[in-house]
Amino acid sequence: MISERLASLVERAIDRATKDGKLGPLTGCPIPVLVERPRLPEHGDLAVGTALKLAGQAKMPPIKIAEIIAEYIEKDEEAGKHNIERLAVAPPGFINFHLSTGWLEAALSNIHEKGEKFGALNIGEGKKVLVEYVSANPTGDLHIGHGRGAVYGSCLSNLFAFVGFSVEQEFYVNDAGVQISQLGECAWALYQRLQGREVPYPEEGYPENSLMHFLEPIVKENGDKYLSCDSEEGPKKLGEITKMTIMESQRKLLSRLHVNFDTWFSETSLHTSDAVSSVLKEFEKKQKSYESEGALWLKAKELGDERDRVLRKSTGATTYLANDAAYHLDKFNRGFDQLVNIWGADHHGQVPGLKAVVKALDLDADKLEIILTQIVNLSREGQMVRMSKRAGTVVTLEEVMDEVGVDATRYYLAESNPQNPINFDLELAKRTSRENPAFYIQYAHARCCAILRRATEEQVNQESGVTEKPVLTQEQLEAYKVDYKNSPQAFRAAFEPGHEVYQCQKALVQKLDSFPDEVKEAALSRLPGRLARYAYDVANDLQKFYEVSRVITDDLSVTKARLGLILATKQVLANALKIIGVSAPERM
RNA sequence: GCGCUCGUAGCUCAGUGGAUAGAGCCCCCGCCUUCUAAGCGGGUUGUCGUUGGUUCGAAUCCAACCGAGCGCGCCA
Repeated sequence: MISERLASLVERAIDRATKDGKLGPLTGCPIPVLVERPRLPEHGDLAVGTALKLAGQAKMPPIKIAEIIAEYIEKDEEAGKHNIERLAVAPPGFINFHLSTGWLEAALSNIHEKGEKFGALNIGEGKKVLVEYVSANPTGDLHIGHGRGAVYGSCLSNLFAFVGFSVEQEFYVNDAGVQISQLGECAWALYQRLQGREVPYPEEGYPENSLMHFLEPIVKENGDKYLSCDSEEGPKKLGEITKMTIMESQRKLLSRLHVNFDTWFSETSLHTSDAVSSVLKEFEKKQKSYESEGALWLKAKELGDERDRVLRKSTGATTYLANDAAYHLDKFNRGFDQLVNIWGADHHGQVPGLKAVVKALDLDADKLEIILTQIVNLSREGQMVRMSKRAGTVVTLEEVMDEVGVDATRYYLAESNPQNPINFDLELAKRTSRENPAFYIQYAHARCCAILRRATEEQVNQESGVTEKPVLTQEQLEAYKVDYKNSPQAFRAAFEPGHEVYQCQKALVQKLDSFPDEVKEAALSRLPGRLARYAYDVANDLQKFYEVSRVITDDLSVTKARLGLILATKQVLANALKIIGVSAPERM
């Protein structure tokens, strides 16, 4: 990477300067050199502010330090005219660099060499990570909030895989306890009603209109098969069937959103396998629990929680926390190096409890990372869409996907920082213009494809009707691709230093070249959405280049070089979009 | 009341202690005989919630306050 090459160049210069005793008491470069992109063009293509940071330790004015570093850089062979056109020291102590073509050529060649692996890293070192997300109750439709968790979790999983982790994605199915028995009561009532029986609907139940569409097909398929059931058997049977129906609809919908789980972990299985009772014994053995007022409590307060928590109620039933303890013990036992839970922010009160559980079981709490996603407000033309679960006016995830499409849904949910609440504008997401970043990025990718088609396919002139021969054969293009990988000089003809186009080209290549860095930042900060914005920037830089420069020209070596630039751009856009889970269309 | 998250342009948001705080939307003005105008260029927009502190330097770090959302059950 260009910025890495520059950083080591600067570090080397500082090392040499200190050896010569030119930088006061400093011996070597005490801090990593950060390379930045200046905003103003007169500040060059890249800049380094290290002299400012060294001022304190070197006990010298920053501008003086910068001048000395610059002197030593100029003595370095790699800083020759081929790589760095010129450098300048600017107050208060920046060193600004204007790039020549050498590093740019190498950067493009590197992209071609790595291909779809360009940007992939090995910071995961093959470690096993489990990402648990969505984990919605099987008691109704998924809504946009679930969609956010789903998209975020899936993007994060893609990103983890891209940086070298072995990723497993899991959906925890809350298929035990009250909510399921309540689902059974509601389903049983609706089932009977659909058969013409006048029965009351459970008052505290789920809204009728949120369940009706699941019951209708069930009735169609089973007819009056269960009508003879009694009031105990009926809810049980219908609850089970409805649960399976809902889970299947959730699975299908998520798959349509390109969210696919490796495992669906059933809460019920924790009970049937005695995992819950055995984790309670474990707490007892480790003296982390006690009985009081007929209930079993976890000594959570001494483990960092604000108070102790109930594990088993006086009724004998275990709490959600106890079940979660069994679940997370199971996760740890499956040998993961890292556990990531993605929860809705309304569950943040549970975080200390679960952390306490992990500590109580003498497990490594640092391995468990809980990421909270804030709410999604739906709006239409700036008007908030009010949602009420009670009134049944919830807009489902499926409705949003139907309306704005899978790609736009994914883009908008992926782009933001999960800890910020977002406003999802349905009208904006539907638009097919620059206002809609999802389309803008896809358009840039399609445009690259259009140029490549133009180069190798014959064109029919719209006006004359004459068929024009392509400038290249497919075979030639394939041969070029080999050259792009092996000889960076192939790109030289693309660059015209001094020309206005050169500014656009430098910006584009530098942007492409920084992809691995963006990937690293995104992975470390758990913000895959950064790559969505990155892709937008790449698209923007491409459009600017496209606007001022033709790719296909009469000069074959220029055409070859510029096609290589277009291919590299297409590759980087595709790599970024793949992590976000948005398609990269060949034409639009 | 306590805890968590957040507060940047009219709106949606970037911004890893450094140069004059940036994008997009909105509004106005230009640009299609040439590889996709679903595009490009230009113009207007700020007490970075407030007040202090640390620093050569703070939107960024610290404290207090103000404001918003969420959470504080033997619910799940």
